[in-house]
Amino acid sequence: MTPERRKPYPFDLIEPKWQGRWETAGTFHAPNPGDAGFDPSKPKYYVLDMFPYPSGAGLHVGHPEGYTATDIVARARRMQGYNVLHPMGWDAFGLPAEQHAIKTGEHPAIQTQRNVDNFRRQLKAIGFAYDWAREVNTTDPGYYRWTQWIFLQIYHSWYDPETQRAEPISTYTGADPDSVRLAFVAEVAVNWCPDLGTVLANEEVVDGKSEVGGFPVVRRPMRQWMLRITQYTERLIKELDGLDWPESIKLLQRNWIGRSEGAEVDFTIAGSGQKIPVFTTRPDTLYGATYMVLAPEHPLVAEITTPEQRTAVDDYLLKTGRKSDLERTDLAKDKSGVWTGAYAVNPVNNEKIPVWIADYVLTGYGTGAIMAVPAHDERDWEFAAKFNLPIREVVSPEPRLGLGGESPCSAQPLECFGGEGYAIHSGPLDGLPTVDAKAEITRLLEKQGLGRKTINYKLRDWLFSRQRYWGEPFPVVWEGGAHRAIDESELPLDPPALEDFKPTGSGEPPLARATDWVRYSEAATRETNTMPQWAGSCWYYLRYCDPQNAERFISPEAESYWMGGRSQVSSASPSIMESAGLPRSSDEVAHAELGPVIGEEESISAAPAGSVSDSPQRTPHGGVDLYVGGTEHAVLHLLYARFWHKVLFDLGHVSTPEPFQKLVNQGIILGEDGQKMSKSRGNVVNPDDVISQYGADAFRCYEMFMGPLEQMKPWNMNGVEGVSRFLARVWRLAMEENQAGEWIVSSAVQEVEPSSAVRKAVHATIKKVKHDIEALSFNTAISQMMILVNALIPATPRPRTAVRALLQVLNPFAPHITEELWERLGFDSSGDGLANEPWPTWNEEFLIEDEVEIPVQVNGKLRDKIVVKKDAAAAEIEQAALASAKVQEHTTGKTVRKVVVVPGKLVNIVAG
RNA sequence: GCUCGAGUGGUGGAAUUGGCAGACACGUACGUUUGAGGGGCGUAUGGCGCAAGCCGUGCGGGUUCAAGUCCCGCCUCGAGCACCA
Repeated sequence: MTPERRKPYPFDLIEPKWQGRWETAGTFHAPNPGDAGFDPSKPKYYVLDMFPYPSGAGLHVGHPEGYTATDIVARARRMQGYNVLHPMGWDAFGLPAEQHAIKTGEHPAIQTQRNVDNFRRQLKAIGFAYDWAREVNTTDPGYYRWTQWIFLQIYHSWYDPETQRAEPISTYTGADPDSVRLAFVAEVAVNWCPDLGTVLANEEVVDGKSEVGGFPVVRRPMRQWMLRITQYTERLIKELDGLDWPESIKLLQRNWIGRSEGAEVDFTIAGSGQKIPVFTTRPDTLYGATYMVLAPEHPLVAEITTPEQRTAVDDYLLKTGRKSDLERTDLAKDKSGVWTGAYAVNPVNNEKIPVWIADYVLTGYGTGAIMAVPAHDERDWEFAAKFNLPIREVVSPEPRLGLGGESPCSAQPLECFGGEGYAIHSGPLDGLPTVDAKAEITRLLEKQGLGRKTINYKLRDWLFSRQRYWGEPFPVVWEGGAHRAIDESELPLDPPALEDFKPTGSGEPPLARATDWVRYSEAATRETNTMPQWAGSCWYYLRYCDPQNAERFISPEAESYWMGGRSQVSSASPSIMESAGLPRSSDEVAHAELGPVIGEEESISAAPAGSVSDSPQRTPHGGVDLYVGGTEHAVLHLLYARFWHKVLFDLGHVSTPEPFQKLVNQGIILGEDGQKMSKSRGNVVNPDDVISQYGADAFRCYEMFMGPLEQMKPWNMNGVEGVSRFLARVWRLAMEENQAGEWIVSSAVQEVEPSSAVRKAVHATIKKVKHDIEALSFNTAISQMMILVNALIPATPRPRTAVRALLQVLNPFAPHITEELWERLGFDSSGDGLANEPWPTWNEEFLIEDEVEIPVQVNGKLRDKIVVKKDAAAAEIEQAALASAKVQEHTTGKTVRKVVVVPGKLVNIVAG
């Protein structure tokens, strides 16, 4: 015996062997339509992982959780007769590489390459069935060339309110096209992070700190590139409906977009006549407005402030201006504000109400001004209480009579009522339920030109420029204060070579240091900002479909096949470009059902009659069929990518309005201590260690056996051990050691008919594993296979057909050991491995027992079990149940009042 | 504060949607194997009880022949949003 611990089976030899074979044979390469080896008779299935940022730390066990799940689905679908697209790549632009470059002076590309190589090595060691020929890297010129190209499409477009879609800017007939482009430059108050030396999108700021690094973020007006995502708010909300996504993620997106219906009401400043519109979702409470509040940054503050109040107002502005976003939200409980000295006139009753400024009113939402109705809004209530402002009740929770009339209510309500009810003290609205009061007052205001129905959104335009080196340069130059796009033929626009990657600190991007690069011509200079990291990930799923294409970001044929909802037969390229009509209806997408594609292969004990083999179905919708990744991108990547996709759809470059049809979030994996894994806690588990100790198959199976994919769960090495024991039992099912200590095929495996119990277990397993994979319930699939193995171990001789079926269904989970046994047992007649075998079929007949054991309850308590024929009549079952000695024991002295018989399930006798 | 989601043995988790709670594993105990074991095989393992039996899915009510599952009210934990007018 070797001094070191013996391996339960030689995974250290067989895993590299099969990984090498798959690579040389190109087993998992998916040809495109038109390529050699492409089979047009099969339907497509696109399984996508969220590609990783290749960090220096390498893979941790969280990454492969989702990757293993998609790998199992991809392998199973392949066996079930689909053309499967299952690619991997690298989201390689980003801050960590740049910060490393700043520290060491090493070019970010060098470090990135090193990290990518390490990630690729780690992923290959797990045995994933990726089509590595489709690998993409967002930092390759051949990739970011098209990121820049897509930016140009966005730049050259505008959102036509008539057609409700993006159109070429040439169709815009107004005077200033730059004012409507989907990519535009604006001087806005942005999130400036001094420590990172860059601006950040709203989505990248969490609690007033940068999402990356946790550095403080301040508001600062700067001139930046923006993308007009707000034009797509309605579609981004509405088109969520048809998606097979977790409701919680849809909700997160809806909340982030933050649609609210209401009205804009024009108040007038007394004296000056200056109009100030306010946004309210409760126009029905207009009669209860007792003061008005402007955001401190509101442009009219200076103009309306009276001389007497000037010092107080200036003081307040100074104080709030100094506050960071964090402080402003942190101090939310304590309201602050100051009176401007001005009065506004309420348009419905001409009442003069004071105008205050307060930082609880935000400049970025609505009109930056509100009417305050303290009786019916908590925040206004607090503010009014603090500054002693009048409170007037205009909504009653109950319909009340006799409280109408013009005269305002003088009694101060005791508490704030924010709910819906019935209007009171509100002139023409009196008595109306809130819903009707809203409609009525809006109608009245519109009639008099004093207000209008409005829909407001929290979503802001996407701040799209960063002051970084390691990102895509903008294909834009400046001349005479105006921007213009460079020509497509000048792409890719590479970033300049630099020695010093440090941010300049002033907000001037590092690219500005490359003076030669910046000079574009005598008169023009290049844009020196770069795109945010999200740019590359907005469309990588498209590039996978056609990664080498040097002519286009994706060919229409590849797009139509892998992403399209249409039949690939009618996908002649012109139809894409001529998509002048509205988005295609899903009816047009329907196509002929395909017949069974799988050959009626002998799978297990010969019984094709009644055997079940669901033939693959073409998905009725387009896009990625399954997308698995973490929740952290719910409002970042997933919103941005949908936006880009819709623009590309409008412009006719892609054929579906949504990119990801089905989305699943994997839960995070915690350390063994139940804490989040982190270097500082020292509880990080490295896949490399697990693989060298237990093998890749055990690693994969454990990741899936831990629990439901979507759940958060702690890592436990003992669990890996358990799964590894299971795989060792599978090995010994087929193999035994000879005198010399070599593994040889077990003599117990023989060409015999399985017993009906074994046959049932086999067929039940084939069925359950298939369904569980479809439901992404991998943990229960594995336990079913454990049950089968437990049933097979004591069966000697072991029927070859049973072992064969087990290897087939286990293959997607543990591909190496199953391939090896498949080969050693001589099942591999074709010579191209188990991965190319079809999924086995099962026979429902074998799942049904002649006799069933059913529980008998007395008053809901289990007392006995009886065995009856599977199709026994209810009366017969009742007889048998009542005849049971145990039942009689519990019913003596009582009368049987009722007997509930659920045939095949249970009997419950009610006695008392 | 608001909005979601979740609470089941010592542990991770099952339970075909109202029908035998605790599948499958981990751990533990005992037995067994050619000597050994971080190996293999077997048995047991929700709690209380010698037992018959009783009690058991966060807590309290309810519906039902029957509730982990449905309804009402709480508690705890997790996630997201957070002055969004």
